[in-house]
Amino acid sequence: MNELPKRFDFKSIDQKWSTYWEDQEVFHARQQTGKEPYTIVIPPPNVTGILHMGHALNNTLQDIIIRYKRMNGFETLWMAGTDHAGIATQNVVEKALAKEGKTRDELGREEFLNRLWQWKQEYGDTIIHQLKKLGASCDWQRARFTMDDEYSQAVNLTFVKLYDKGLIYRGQYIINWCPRCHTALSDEEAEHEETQGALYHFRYPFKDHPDQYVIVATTRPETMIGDTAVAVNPNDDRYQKFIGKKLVLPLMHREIPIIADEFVDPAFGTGAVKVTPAHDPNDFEMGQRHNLESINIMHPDARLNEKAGEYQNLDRFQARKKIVEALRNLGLLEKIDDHTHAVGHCYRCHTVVEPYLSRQWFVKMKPLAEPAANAVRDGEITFYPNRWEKVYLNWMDNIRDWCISRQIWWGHRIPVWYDDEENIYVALTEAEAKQKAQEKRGKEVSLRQDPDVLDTWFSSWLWPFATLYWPKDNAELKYFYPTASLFTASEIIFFWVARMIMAGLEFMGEIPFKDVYIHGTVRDDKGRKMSKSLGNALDPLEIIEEYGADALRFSLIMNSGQDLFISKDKFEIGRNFANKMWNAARLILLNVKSHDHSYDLAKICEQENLDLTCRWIISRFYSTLEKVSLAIEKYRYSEAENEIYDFFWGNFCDWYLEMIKDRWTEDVVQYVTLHILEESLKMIHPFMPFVTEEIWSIIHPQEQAISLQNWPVLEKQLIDESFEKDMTLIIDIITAVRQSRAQWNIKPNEEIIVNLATNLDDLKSLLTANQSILIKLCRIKKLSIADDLPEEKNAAKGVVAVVKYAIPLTEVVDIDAEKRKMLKQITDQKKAAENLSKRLNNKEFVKKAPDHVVAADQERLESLQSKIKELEDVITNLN
RNA sequence: GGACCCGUAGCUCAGUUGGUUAGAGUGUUUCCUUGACAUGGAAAAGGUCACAAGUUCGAAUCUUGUCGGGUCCACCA
Repeated sequence: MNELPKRFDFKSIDQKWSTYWEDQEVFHARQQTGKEPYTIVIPPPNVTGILHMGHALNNTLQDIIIRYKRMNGFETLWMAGTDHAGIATQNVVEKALAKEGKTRDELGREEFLNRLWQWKQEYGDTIIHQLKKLGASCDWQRARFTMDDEYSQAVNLTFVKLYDKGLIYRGQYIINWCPRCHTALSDEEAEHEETQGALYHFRYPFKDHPDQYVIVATTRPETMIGDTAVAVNPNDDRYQKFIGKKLVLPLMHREIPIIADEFVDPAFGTGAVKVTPAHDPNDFEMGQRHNLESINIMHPDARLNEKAGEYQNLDRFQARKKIVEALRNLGLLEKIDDHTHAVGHCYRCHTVVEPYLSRQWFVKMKPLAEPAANAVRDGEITFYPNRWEKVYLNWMDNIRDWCISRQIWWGHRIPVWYDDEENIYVALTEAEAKQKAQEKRGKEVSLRQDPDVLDTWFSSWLWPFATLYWPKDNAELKYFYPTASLFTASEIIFFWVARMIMAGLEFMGEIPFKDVYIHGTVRDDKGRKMSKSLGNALDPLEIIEEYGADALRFSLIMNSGQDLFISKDKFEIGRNFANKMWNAARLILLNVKSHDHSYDLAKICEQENLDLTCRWIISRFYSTLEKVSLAIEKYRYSEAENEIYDFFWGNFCDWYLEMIKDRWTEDVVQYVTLHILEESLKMIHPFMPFVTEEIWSIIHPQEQAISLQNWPVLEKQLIDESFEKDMTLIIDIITAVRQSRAQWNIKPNEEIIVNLATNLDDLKSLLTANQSILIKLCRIKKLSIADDLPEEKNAAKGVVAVVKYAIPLTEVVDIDAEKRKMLKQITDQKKAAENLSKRLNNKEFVKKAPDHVVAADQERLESLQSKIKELEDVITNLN
């Protein structure tokens, strides 16, 4: 056996195995008959992305289950790829251009797109390389990009289909406008934040009585330039008499009417609202109801336009100041109140978004949302943890139409063409549009394509099937779709998860995945979100460099119950555990001389002479394996890791390897030890792929990689609790002796005697021969042999049990304490039984309560009664 | 305004249907270590399970309320 280094040297090993896996195409999925597919699609990271802790967590979770399923004989496909991330990517390239002193308009559309593709070519795969470092077992050969040709065709097709179905329409509405990105945003892309602002109260004079006025309140004074009415509630006594009267809009000197609308809340502000149909969604609706003019007062960059007169070309916030000043000078400023309210910000550049009237394309969501909501309601799709279903359903039930056009260049161009009469042709290609135009117009006309592109998410929502070359009818699509599970953060539920479900049902007629696992957010140790701008982000690549990929993965999962609070030292756990495995393997390989696999574990276990130590570790391994498998299936990863950690470190290393340390000459010991190590490696492999692969390759240089080995078969018959109980008892006693050695003056030789015990019979006879130790043990557990012994707390566990075993050997034990305890239990449980039967005899209760409640009560009563009997029997025997 | 989550050891968290003496890791203190591992081993200290009331023979666990921390949704100008 080769000499292994003292410490696990992850640096050389991580790289070695990533390369190996890729070269050997270990993760490449192929359609196979007789094998069940298991598919996951990666949440495609943005091409602008660099790996952060959120990615590390997200992809580790996926990798664990995909490796687990692969080892369990599934044909696993983990679809890889990246998202073109429209606005984000365009922003990055625009910034680079700005450094050269250029703008995209100067460059022109075509040249700008060339620059974007160039950028994508150069940097777009950065994150994919980083994911490989993490050990993510994606099918990299299949990696897709949302702007691949086939993918783009799929996007166009869905647009056409939805349009033909009447689910896509174009119209003038108030949308969220980002003045910095110069584009419309969907409601989800506008992030609302509580902001400390002001509520300005202005006086709008009456036309006929310039000395009298109505006071209106607003948070955005500059919008008054576009006011076309003032609205009051029709039932508001204060204002009823003014309805229909005219006011004069200050500064603009425009006549505006006072209208009545139910929308107005008399209790808020002054009860009178200035109405700006072009710059507020509610005002827009009121404008529609009352046929008001909509006056757009802003340029796309939020400077005021020519409608603003002397305020023209001022930025909205500068204009705000000036207008307030002007009104103050006119004596029309009533007051300014402090006011906190939610203000929308662009989710990409964090600029305050402007409600802006413009013509955009929308998807009608209600018809799509209904089946998607039902899929979750009916349990076809399950969220883990379950509480997210409520969040999802709440959104689905209150869904609003989706604004899908973006005024940027990077993305899928909207497949719509217009002719000189503004007729609309929706088609898959320009040629098809031309043909349609020809038919309609009876002559050839020149067409121009809609300049806008589609929302990034309008392509991402097709990800689970467009990556498999939908709409092409192909066998792989049938084989790998629908996918099994989806892993993502809660922020993406509305953007992506919900819409994928809609798209899956609409275009494939089938849900895109069965399980949705929502993981927590990675935060720093103070609970703040990790972000570059805050400077509190831990870089996963640095952690990999310093602690190893396995350590990063293991530690992240260990902390992944809800939100994760991560600081650097957290990664020591994973590093130390990897090192522990390494050194356990080192010890074993130093001592195991032969790799004799002719043994059969089941047969060995049947042999009577297999000692408790070996039998125990075998049983412990398989009960751990069972728990770990179950935990993975239920997406309870941190639980699985805890089981692994306890078993491997707490049982296998701390006890088992210590107990067999003088028995390496025994063939059976060698076999059992190596076997448990190998099976443990397989069990741990999904969590820590690199160390396990390395150790495995040292043990089996000729065999194929552990990534391709089968998950250990659960030998249920080898799980035997009685062995685990016996060993637990021995461990408890040994621990008790150690813990109390000072207090009860346990001599070194006595401790050695106890340590020698490797099975219960041993221990009993050892204690029989050395009754002084037994007496000390009794003392530790307060089972006093003399009344004057002090009662100590924190006595070790388990000693009471050995005392029970030892009862025939000695008279020292006070069994009265045991008896008293049992007697109390009996009275308690009798009382419980009495109450239960009272309730069951109550006809009212039996009638009213649901059947299962009554049944449960009955069952409990029976179990109580049998327990009481059992206890009474024990007591009789004691007497 | 609506919905959801969390308060357990100094810190980070387990505690799966209520059931013996509430557990880990980390930090602190003590001792050990010379062929698996100081990224190690053995041990000590440290908790009225946020608070209050209720249900129960029995509550960290179930119910209600209070306080504290967090998240998401919502058109209050």
